[in-house]
Amino acid sequence: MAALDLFGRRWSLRILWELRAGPLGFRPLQKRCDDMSSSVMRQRLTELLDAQVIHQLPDSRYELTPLGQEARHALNPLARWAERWAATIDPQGSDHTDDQSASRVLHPDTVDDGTPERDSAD
Amino acid sequence: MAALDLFGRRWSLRILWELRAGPLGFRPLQKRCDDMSSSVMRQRLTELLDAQVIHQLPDSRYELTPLGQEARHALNPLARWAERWAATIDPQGSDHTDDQSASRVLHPDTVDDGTPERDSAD
DNA sequence: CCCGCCGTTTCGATTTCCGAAGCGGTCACC
DNA sequence: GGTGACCGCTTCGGAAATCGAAACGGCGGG
Repeated sequence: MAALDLFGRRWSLRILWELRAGPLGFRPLQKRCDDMSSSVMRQRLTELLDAQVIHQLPDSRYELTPLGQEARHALNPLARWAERWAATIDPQGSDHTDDQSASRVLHPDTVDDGTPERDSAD
Repeated sequence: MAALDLFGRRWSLRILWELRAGPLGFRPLQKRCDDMSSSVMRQRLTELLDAQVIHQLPDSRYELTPLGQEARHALNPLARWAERWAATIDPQGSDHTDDQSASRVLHPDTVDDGTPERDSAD
């Protein structure tokens, strides 16, 4: 349950997700996260640091701990579901003439990714 | 990505999770969700309704759609990870004399569940 | 020296969330 | 028929989270 609280915060999941490819510095990570505000960034980072999901390298970059890696892997099915979901509610762009049922939750700049990563350790 | 936004809101995941056992009415669901405020509840419900993750029965109860069920299943690995995680950062209560690294993210009333459910469709 | 990037902090403005009260409705019970 | 308990849902003022931009010192290159 506590995880639902930790990850139920605005950018936690996103940070976890963006760190999947490897360590990132503060500003680079910030840029990847839709340029979220640095204040919240630091806050989320601290929380994840506390939760031992990420840790900080000597060169001050942030990296997933083994525990964090597992969490990210645990996120894979959800990512897979998200693709199916997107395809279901927004088949090809649909006619947003009067119907915008889905657009409320689909931010145009967050529509991306397709789990192109190859995790052999999965 | 959009899913991270939809589920990155304060009670979305929790609602999805609490609906796993079957349809629930507004107030019962609210009670299950740590008595969250009804205003936010309605908001989340509307978002999930829009996303076609849940739908409303003729008796006005809320139920997971097939898509919602899949989402909930996709959440299983995360739930499993959460258990391991809890065990890692909070072995048995730890000594919070000067160290409180984990207590910041562990709400006492949200520590529960152990995926006792049986999902044959997994 | 200057410039660009870095990690991080601070602060005021905006958005979200909370919590309690209230609305109209149904149903059981007396 | 009145009363009380629950229901789905809305409204509203205050608290908390989030934003956005500015600023700080540090570091490396030109």
